[in-house]
Amino acid sequence: MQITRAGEYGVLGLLHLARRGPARMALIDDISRDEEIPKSFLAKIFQSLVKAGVVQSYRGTGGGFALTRKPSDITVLEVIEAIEGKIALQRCQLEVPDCEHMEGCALCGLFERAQDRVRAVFAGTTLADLITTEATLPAKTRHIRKLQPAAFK
Amino acid sequence: MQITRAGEYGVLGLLHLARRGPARMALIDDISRDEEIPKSFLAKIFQSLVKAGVVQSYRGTGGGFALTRKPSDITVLEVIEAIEGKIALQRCQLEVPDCEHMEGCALCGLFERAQDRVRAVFAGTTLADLITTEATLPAKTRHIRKLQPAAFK
DNA sequence: TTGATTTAGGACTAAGATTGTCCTGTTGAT
DNA sequence: ATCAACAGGACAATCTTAGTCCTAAATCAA
Repeated sequence: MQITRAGEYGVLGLLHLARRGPARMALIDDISRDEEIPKSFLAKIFQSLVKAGVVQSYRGTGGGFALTRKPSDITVLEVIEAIEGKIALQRCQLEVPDCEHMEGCALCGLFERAQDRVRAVFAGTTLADLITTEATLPAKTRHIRKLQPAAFK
Repeated sequence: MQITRAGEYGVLGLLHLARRGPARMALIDDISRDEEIPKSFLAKIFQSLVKAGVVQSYRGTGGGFALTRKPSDITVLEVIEAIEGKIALQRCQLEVPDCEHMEGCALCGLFERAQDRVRAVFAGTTLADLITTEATLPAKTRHIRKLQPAAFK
């Protein structure tokens, strides 16, 4: 399963929240504008993140979304799998395997090993890690367009 | 990019050829029957493998396909990428990158690392390796349904 | 040389996934 | 009550996957 835009947008949205510092809220509207992600699509994605317990939502005036944990406690794997379901490099590896072959076949085993590597990379990277990396990149090449998103009103 | 059936079928088809031993030919018809792969789809897949130089085709009566190299010299990466194009875990990593962000962003870098791991796993596994692994699996769980494909006529 | 066999290649199609949009709730603050 | 903001479902456009089908080209054999 390829990492889709949904997963990518989810990570970008959370990075936006993480950059705001602890317990700061952001509106879907603001995140969507600053990160250039279609608003209604991002709203849908954040629903998954709320269900997964990565962010908490607050409705009504003064509401928005906030991280439930420190950025250093949120892995990219968790975020992506909350949005896309378990990463599966091939149909053998789906939660409900779609494979005519018996378990344990040589090719399925290979796919499994490759997939484990991918998951390990994502499991070993937190939102905080990404932010640290960003800081070491030349400004023009950063993923983030606005380092100072509009202040919480 | 997820490994599609085309890639999977390609590897299975080549494994079939590899199991026949050196310089033994097989017809699309036979491979397709023995491996339970739709014939016209497999034919299309093998066209890519011919172009990539992994197999050679012979037309006419007594024709078919044969490997151009030893199974131990053909990696799974080569096969899959011949069929599907370069493995790209995300649109940032496509041959023609489809990504609004500048090069070198933290998230794209992460995707690249994950992708490199996948490619390394596939690059480190040859058709011969898969056949060796098969032999260590209990017979009922093998990918292969017929260890003795119809003899070359 | 005629015909049977086998791959080559392009056009086409059905089904499913992705990437959204839109509308109607529901919740909370003032 | 009313406004602000998220929740959730239905819907739709586009793209990808997973094929099919048909005609052509190459090869061999009678």
